[in-house]
Amino acid sequence: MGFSRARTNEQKQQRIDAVVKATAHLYDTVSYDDITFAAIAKETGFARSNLYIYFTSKEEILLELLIHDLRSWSEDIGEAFHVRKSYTVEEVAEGWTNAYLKNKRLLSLLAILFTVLEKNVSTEALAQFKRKMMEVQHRVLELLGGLLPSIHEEVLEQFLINQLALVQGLYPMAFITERQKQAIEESGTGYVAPEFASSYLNVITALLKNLNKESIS
Amino acid sequence: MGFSRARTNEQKQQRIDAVVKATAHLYDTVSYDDITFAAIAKETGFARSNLYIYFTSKEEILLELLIHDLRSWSEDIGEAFHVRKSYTVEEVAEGWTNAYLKNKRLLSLLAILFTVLEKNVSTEALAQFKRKMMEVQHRVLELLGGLLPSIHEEVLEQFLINQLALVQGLYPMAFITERQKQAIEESGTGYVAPEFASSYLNVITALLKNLNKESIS
Amino acid sequence: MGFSRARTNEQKQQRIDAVVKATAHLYDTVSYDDITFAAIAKETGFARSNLYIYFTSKEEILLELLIHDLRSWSEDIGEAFHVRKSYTVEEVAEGWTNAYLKNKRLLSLLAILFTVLEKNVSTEALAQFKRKMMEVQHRVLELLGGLLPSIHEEVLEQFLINQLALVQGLYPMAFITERQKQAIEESGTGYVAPEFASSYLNVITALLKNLNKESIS
Amino acid sequence: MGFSRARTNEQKQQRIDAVVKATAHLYDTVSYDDITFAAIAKETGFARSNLYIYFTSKEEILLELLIHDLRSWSEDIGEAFHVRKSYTVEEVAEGWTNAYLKNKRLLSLLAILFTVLEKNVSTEALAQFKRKMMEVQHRVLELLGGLLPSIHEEVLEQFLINQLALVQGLYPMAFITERQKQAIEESGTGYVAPEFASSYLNVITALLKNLNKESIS
DNA sequence: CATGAATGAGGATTCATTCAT
DNA sequence: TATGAATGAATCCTCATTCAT
Repeated sequence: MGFSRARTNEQKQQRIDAVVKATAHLYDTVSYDDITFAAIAKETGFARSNLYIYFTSKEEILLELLIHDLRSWSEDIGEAFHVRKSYTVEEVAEGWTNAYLKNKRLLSLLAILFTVLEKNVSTEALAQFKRKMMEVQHRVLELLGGLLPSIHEEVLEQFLINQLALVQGLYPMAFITERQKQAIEESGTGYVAPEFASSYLNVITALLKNLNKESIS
Repeated sequence: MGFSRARTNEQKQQRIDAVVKATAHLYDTVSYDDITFAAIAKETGFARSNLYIYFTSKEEILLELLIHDLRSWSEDIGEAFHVRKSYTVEEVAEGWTNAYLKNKRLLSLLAILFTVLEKNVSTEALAQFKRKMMEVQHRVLELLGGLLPSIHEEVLEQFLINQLALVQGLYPMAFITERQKQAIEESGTGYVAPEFASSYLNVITALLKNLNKESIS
Repeated sequence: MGFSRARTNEQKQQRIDAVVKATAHLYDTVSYDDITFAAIAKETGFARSNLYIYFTSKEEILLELLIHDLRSWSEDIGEAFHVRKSYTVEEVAEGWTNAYLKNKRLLSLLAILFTVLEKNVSTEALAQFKRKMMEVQHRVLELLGGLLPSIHEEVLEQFLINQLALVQGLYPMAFITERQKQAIEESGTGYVAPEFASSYLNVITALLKNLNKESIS
Repeated sequence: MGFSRARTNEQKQQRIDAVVKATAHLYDTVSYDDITFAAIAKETGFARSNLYIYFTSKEEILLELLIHDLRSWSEDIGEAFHVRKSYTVEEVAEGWTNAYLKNKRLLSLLAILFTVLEKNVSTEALAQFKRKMMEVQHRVLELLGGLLPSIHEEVLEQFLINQLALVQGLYPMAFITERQKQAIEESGTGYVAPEFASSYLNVITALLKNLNKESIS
């Protein structure tokens, strides 16, 4: 019983990956508060104290997972569009939306990114996270520039931020738990939770069309 | 020493108000995790166990606070516009944005409403919260209908939801802590956090203009 | 299973006494590092978390125990001398020494009082301890003044402090563990640990005689 | 990166010295409980596990440091007196006291020697420590015999032990922390901590004078 | 000899919650 | 209703120590 030591950097990375993977599994199955170092240790088979060598809080691990999902999402976007082709605004909006739908966990992590995850993390870890996140953003920005060559880069950056805000806020309103559904039912208010895909698509289509006008004028 | 009994309903409401007020003060001064029943009890002067008579989790209290702030916000919107007058889309957007800026705590509570607050709450409490929230929404919807008489009510509802999603996501991106600022600095990425007022104004102006077209067509 | 609540102040004092008593037992049987809140909880039958209502560190409890032993010692001194009688310096020294020998645990607590116990204690708790300790000292000083009426009070105070220093340092040199004895044996140095009673008696006799001269001159 | 192997005994001694020196620095700057193998490893640059080759507990290291300081102290005593000259009791007492004042860390280590340091040490390490300590004592005893030729050696030995006890007990009463000062203040008892130099000087002067009489009679 | 990953154990502390009065 | 002692569970965190390389 017990793990052999991770001597090389490669092995060290394997340990980190194992921890992130285990945390991902936990994230998909249990509630946020039940993701603890104890649970992660159990899931990985590591000793709890051993985790402290690699991470100092669960939020740090989840940021790592977020980066992973973010890269997967950016790849999906890349694959959704061909470089040579030219696309209408509606087509861009649809491909974009689909990439999110393929990465549901990314959506739910983004929803707590700025309010929860970034709170219990050291400044250094946060800085490194920001670096990795900006890398992905740059890649996506380039891609978007290729799709919408008529729009200024700064305007596209602004769009990226706005849609990110929208995604963060819309996700938890759209994907609600059974208990939330029941509460709505019991409230008798007739409230209907928004449908993520159509709402998101709607808004970003409006935003993208607006960009065109901004850039022209 | 000690509190006299709350016999009447009125006294009971006074107790509830005292608890909410104390929690509001805590919310403004300490971090979310440091808002505990122990801290609230200390702040109010009540015994910890006594709080269980009125609330069963701190999230329940915070939902109550959210409702309070929501009403204050809706009143601010009401005061921002005169019923008789007619307003341009830009004027509506600006008044709307200002009402949010007057209620910063509401913004920060909305930012965790669906991801954090609604999680640790009984279905009954949640249902009641939904009822109160919808009351406010109806009032605001009526008001908005008066301002933009040409738009269908359903479209306005959709707008309300979309801007709520935007607000939730934008707030924590715009209002960041010192540590977050420092991390961004250290990351050397040149990332600049969005400015809430202008970003929000920008997007909802686009959305409102779009509504016009939708309704016309 | 479980304790009934300590409602009155008297019951509260009973709880405190129970904790101190259990800690005393532990102190007599296990090593200092093995006196933990967990061990005390086990010994008393209380829940560990319940101890935090009464004390916040084991040092606080041990200070309480020290006070208890100090009072017992001062009573022993009181009983050793009759008020009416007059005593020679040698008789005073002997009675004084015997009172210490009757309170071995006091000796061992004094030996760590300033180096260990006073370290991990809140300022408030320490202040209260000082108050209680000075109470005992005053009583003892009065008693000593009755025995040696020719000596100035300030000189007696000085004596009290000097003998306390001596007692603290001498005790751990005289009462040594089996392992310490064995190490001395193995060292082959022929070192002989001092015998507490005779060494202490010797020194304070010299000090007391010196006091006489100081006061005369 | 990393340390080259210590093959020869000389290199081994260098390692030991480095560890002792690092521990000395720690002892002067942080609290006793914060002196851990982890901290020492960090201070030296060694790997934690490497320390186990040379020492098995921090107390062992501190005993080594104590020996070092003890030798420094004995040298200071040697330099304070000329062999040929004859000294009064008062002069001896003063030189003796000054040697302690020059070696404050020795004082603080002596204060925990028998109560703390000797506890968590193997019998062998303790035996070796005793041997080294007795070496110093012999040197000092010889020196003292030269200064006070009229006193029997056994009586001088007794004096050495008594003053050692006094030093151990007096030091922590005289040199108190800020928190202890504050607690005394808050206690309102008017207690005044003894002044080390004068108190120590006073007592050993009395003891030395008494020795004269003992030996004469 | 030197390393540092891995372990296990334990201690401090706090929280939500109950319950007798 | 109001109290606060009492509980149990859980978390965080660090330390000494081992062991394969």
